[in-house]
This record gives sequence, C-alpha cells and structure tokens, in this order.
Amino acid sequence: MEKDLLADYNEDYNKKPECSDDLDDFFEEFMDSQPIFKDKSVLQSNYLPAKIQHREVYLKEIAKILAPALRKERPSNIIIYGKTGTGKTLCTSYVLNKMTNIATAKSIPLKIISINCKLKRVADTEYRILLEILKELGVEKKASTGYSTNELYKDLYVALDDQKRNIILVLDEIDSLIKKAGDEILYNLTRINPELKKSEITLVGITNDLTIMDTVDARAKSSLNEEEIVFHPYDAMMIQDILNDRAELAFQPNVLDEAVIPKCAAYMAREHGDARRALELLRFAGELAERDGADKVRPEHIDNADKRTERNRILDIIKSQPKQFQLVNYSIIKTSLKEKVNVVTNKKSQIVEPTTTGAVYDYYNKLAKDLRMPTLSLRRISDIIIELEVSGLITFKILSKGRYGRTRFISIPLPKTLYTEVLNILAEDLNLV
DNA sequence: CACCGTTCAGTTGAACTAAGCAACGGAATTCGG
DNA sequence: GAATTCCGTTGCTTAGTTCAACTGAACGGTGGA
Repeated sequence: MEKDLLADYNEDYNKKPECSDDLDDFFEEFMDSQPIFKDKSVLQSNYLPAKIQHREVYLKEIAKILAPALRKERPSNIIIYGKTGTGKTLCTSYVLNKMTNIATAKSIPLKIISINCKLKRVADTEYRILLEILKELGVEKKASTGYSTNELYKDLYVALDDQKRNIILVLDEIDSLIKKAGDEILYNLTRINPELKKSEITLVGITNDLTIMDTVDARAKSSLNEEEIVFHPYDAMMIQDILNDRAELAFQPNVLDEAVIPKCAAYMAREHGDARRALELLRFAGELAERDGADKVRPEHIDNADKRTERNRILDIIKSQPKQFQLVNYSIIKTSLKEKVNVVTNKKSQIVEPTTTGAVYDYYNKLAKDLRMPTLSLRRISDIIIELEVSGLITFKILSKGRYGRTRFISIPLPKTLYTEVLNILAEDLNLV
C-alpha cells in the first residue's frame, strides 16, 4: 500500500539526497527497465480472487448455513473463528458476493452489510457501530454524538424493517469490539429479530480470538452461536499454491526466481500460516526488486522485504495513535531501556528489561510537563497501557512483588533493532527533537 | 520450620465531570401584505 | 400574523478524573516441635 512506499520514500530520502542529474538518470533507467508487475492489485489484501484455494470446505460450510436467505428464510447466526490471514474475511465475502449476484439476478430481497469493527474511531463502540450500520442502510446521521443509543436502535428497527428483506450483517474483527465496548451490543443485535415484521437479520461474527466468546454474556452467546466455524491455518504447501496462483496474475512472466515463492511460503508457515502477510511480503519483495531496477525478484528481496514489512506495520500503528498514547508508548520504551556497565570491561551497553506502571507514569509525567501537554491521571494511564496491549505494541503481565506491591510488568515484543527507530518516530511525532 | 497478619504499589470498579453535539420549545426578529 | 432565526435547556456519548475497595505474594513476627 501507499504507506509502505511512503515510509520507504522517507528512508531513501534521508539516506541519499541526490542531485537532479542522478534523478534524471534514475527515471530513465526506471522507464527502460522491464516492468516486474502485471497487476499489483492482485496481491493486495482486499483483492477477491476468482477461485479460492484450499478453503473449499469452509466455503461450502458458510454457503450451506447462509443459503436459506435465498429462499427468503432466515439463516442461523454464525461465528467464524480463525487466526489472522486464514481467509475468514475472504471466504465470507466470497460467499456473500456470490449470493448477492444470485439475489440480484433473481430479484430476491437480500441485503448485506459488512463492518470492520477494528477501525479506530469509526466502529469501535456500540454507538459508532450502530451509526455505521445505519449509514450502510442509507440513513445518514452526520453527528458523531448527541443521540441516545436507544434512539439509534429505534432508527435501526425502522430502517431495517423498511428494507423488507433478509439482511446479513457481517461484523469483522468482532473481538476488538467486544474487548472495547462490551457485549451489550451483541445481546441487543441478537434480539432485534422479534421486533422486526418485514425484515429478518442474520449476524455473522468474525474473530481472531478463539476465547472471546467466553467473555460474552450467556444470553447473547447462545443466540449468536447458532453455528460456528473454525478456520485452520494454511500450511506451507497451501500458501505456496496460493502464492503461485496469484503470482501468475500479478507478475510479468518469468520475473520470479523459482526459489522466491517457496521461500516466501516457508517464512510465513513459520508464523501460523498467515496468507495475507505472505502476499504482502511477495508484493513488497516485487516492489523492492522494481526499485532496485532488477530484472527478477530474487530470494534476497524476500529477506529484505520481511525485515521491512514487520517494521512498517508497527510504525503505522504507532503513528496513527493519539498523542497521549504515543507519549505513554515513548515512556514505556524509554523506561525499559537501561544502561548497564560491564564490571570487567567497564563498557556501557543498553539492555532491555520490563518496566512497571509506576516507572512509566513517573517518566510520562515529567515528559508531559516538559511538553506542556495535559497530564492524565494514573487511572487513565493504566487503561491506556491496556489499550496499547490490545493493539499489540506491548505485552504485560500483572505480577505481585510481595510486600513491594503489585504492578504490571510491561515488555515490548519488538526486535531490538527497532527500538531506536520507534523512539525516533515517536520523538518526531511528539516534537521532542 | 510452618503459619499468619501486614504491607506495598498498583489495579479496578463506580460514580462523577467536562466537552461536544442534537433536538426541542419558547422568545426575538424579520417579512410580506 | 406568520415564518425565521436565535438562545437556553435538556439529554445523550465519550474521555477523563476522583475515590475507595481490592489484590496477592514477600516480609517479618509468632508459636510449636
């Protein structure tokens, strides 16, 4: 995506401020060099392939459950579990796509609404989800606040009933919604049906977190869990097949070194068979090759891309965080870096060890004062730390140090090489330099 | 040595507040005749 | 007099604060073998 390019652009820019003659050369060379890609969008995560490999069983399962909608009956609600990049979203939208096609062809009343609950500040509270659903139904309410949730529900009933048809509501990444906003909304949504006269609604929840439903109220759980499907990860061979398939469409003929795809697949099978990232990796490797002016994508490009995608992903998350979160994040990293002096050689070296909430808060307090930013209370910082964990930037466990109290031990699951870079980015964003 | 109350450093839940927004209704203003 | 505009009130969400109860294991003292 553009973000990758941007990040790399910045990097290149910092590295070598070239003069314009070089640039001219570069562009000429670029134009002359053979294109690597045929159609890059094939490798994008939102690309919907014509055929989905190795998920036939799941496709059929989803189709079987949802098919009644085409007979104007209400399908069961489904929860779909599975780790990231196992094709949950892909399969669901594939099936639903097919169904919409049939529905429009035979003028069967069917409406599909998909919402990604993970989109920050768009759909991560009950209120905002409802607003989003209403928007999808064509009811525009521009206000981001001001109505009561109850009123939104009332509007929703009316809007749904107005549709006079079967409605399938897909809630992607429903776990982050439940974690943030609680299970109230699920309960309410599952109870809409009896209220509707002319329409019927089916919920499809998609989640990465296999345990999330344990935290949900039993009443909502029983009605939502009418059916459940668990997606298992791809193995290396499957990923390889998928990559081959897409590579054929995405790349020019003969630009891929034959070792590239196996290597890419092996990389990704290592971490629970995430196909999305495998495709991303392949695309990025292609881009790197293109930028190098290479005529082929080689295994080195994969190595290179692997290092950078992880980095870009993290930097993206960090950059998109609100200021106070960044401040806390910065404090966490700063307080977990400690100088250690080797007694024998008397050399100083930086080591990383878990920090505690107290240390972070002290540091944060000082920093916020220096920056003349509002200082939030310890209570709030505690919550922010939890939210940072949810977004995967830190991990912690609560430990009791006996009579020395109880606190979170916060550690950062980043490769050490990234620490300084992350610090720099944060410092820049916070105007700390 | 085993047991038990104490203690620390946060953690966590609940109640509360400020800011931002919409809707409502009445008061003030404008308008056209 | 009717239509508009303006303004204050009410009621809502969200982000944050304040208060206070709660936590869990190490510490340190006690008692018992």
